[in-house]
Amino acid sequence: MRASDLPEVRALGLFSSMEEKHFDALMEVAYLQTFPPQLDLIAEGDVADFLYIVVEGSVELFARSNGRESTMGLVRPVGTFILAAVLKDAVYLMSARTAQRSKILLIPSQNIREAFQQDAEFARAIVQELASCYRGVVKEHKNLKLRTAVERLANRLLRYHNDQGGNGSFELPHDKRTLASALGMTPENLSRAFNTLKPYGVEVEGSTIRLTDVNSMETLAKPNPLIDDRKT
Amino acid sequence: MRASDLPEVRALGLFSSMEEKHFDALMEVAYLQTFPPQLDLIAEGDVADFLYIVVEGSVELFARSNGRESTMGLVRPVGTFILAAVLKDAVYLMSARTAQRSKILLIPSQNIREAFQQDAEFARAIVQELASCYRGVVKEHKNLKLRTAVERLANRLLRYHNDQGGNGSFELPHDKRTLASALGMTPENLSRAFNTLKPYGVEVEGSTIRLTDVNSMETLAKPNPLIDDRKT
DNA sequence: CCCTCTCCTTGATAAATATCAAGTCTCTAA
DNA sequence: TTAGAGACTTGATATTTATCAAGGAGAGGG
Repeated sequence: MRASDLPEVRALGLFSSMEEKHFDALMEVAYLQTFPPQLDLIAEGDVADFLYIVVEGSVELFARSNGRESTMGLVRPVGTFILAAVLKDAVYLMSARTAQRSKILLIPSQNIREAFQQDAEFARAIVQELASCYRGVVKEHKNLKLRTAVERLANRLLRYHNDQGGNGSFELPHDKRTLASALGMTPENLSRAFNTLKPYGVEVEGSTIRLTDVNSMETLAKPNPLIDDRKT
Repeated sequence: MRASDLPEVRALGLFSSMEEKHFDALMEVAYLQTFPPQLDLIAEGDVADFLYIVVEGSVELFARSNGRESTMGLVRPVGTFILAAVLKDAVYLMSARTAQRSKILLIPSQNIREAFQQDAEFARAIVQELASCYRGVVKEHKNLKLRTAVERLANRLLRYHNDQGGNGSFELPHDKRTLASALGMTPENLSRAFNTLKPYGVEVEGSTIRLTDVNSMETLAKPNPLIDDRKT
């Protein structure tokens, strides 16, 4: 597989400033594979043999304990997952399965760690990516500890709405079961939370959501850049 | 201030493999200060001017939104906090206040970022530290999403018990109000959770806890290395 | 076209957790 | 020594969330 096959991978923050030869070397040993939906990719507790990069489709990160299961995150193109485990040469803390048919790039952990040593720009990019991931989980954690279920849903809807152009209508990027788990609630409760939001201009039709009164939604949701901004 | 003043800082994972001259340069520009209890050190939203290292005492990390407040973590010697914000040159996502009278080392963010460029060993250590922090929050997040309040308390007690020698008795390292918030519950509920654990051999006397039946506690708590282990 | 499956919704109920209001206890300081 | 403050506890109640059970709607396959 050639680097030129995957310009979007090369453009990833992680790789964009990397020296050509190091990037090529990484791609040399990488695997690009297509997986069917609902396929388990990794299981928590496994040793981190590969860094995963979602090129097409989407991947659900989840965790289990005590017979319970919860969605920890959703990775869409082009995004990486389990970078921390790879860098620490430790076991995965989360499991991952494809949500849709997905094209995924696997890079052996060992090579990632070598590239980190050899390429200072890559090292810097790794740190930036890792710091972003860290801040992402902190925000997720704040979201869960500081907001009620309805507030979490409202803010999530506002985010999706914004991501998809903010023109009053958008599609949920995954099924409601998964959304419920990601928001830390049951599917039944998600249904009820949608009903609670009806007076605030939220219209649900399958996976299409219409927001007819964004102002009133924002009054309720009180979005907070230190929780909701993807960038900072 | 001389490096030799703070052997425990030098011994920190972050600095132990750093070149002497780079470490000295960092210490040259660092401030070592002592703060009284309950003093606000940083506020979420502020720009990250310094990396903080707790040398003595303890620091509570917390976050606010919507009039609510929640403890996000507790840093004891010798530990760092808000490394990610420093590396990204971004605003803090959490606030911090001293829990006790504390001695704290402040290193200007700019110097940390420079040292990262100049010292490959330091860069590697930063990545390890950051990856550990990331995994710490992920575990905290799993803890909150996959366990009930009583289970969280039980596991926390087992951890403290273990940390302090595992001889059947230990001290809570902070007041119960803070513990409650850290575990994601109200103080009232923490009280009740302690009562729920009484039949499992948990005896509370102020901040002294006695575990008279660790087996039965472990049966209830079902500790999970992928949530509870500090190391991995 | 209809069956069946899955996903989602709804209603009824139960469990977990939060809130409000006293109370108790302990520590400190006058 | 005692008053007061702060931290914790307890009880009563409200709210939030989960669970259980059932039904409906839509998609895909025969």
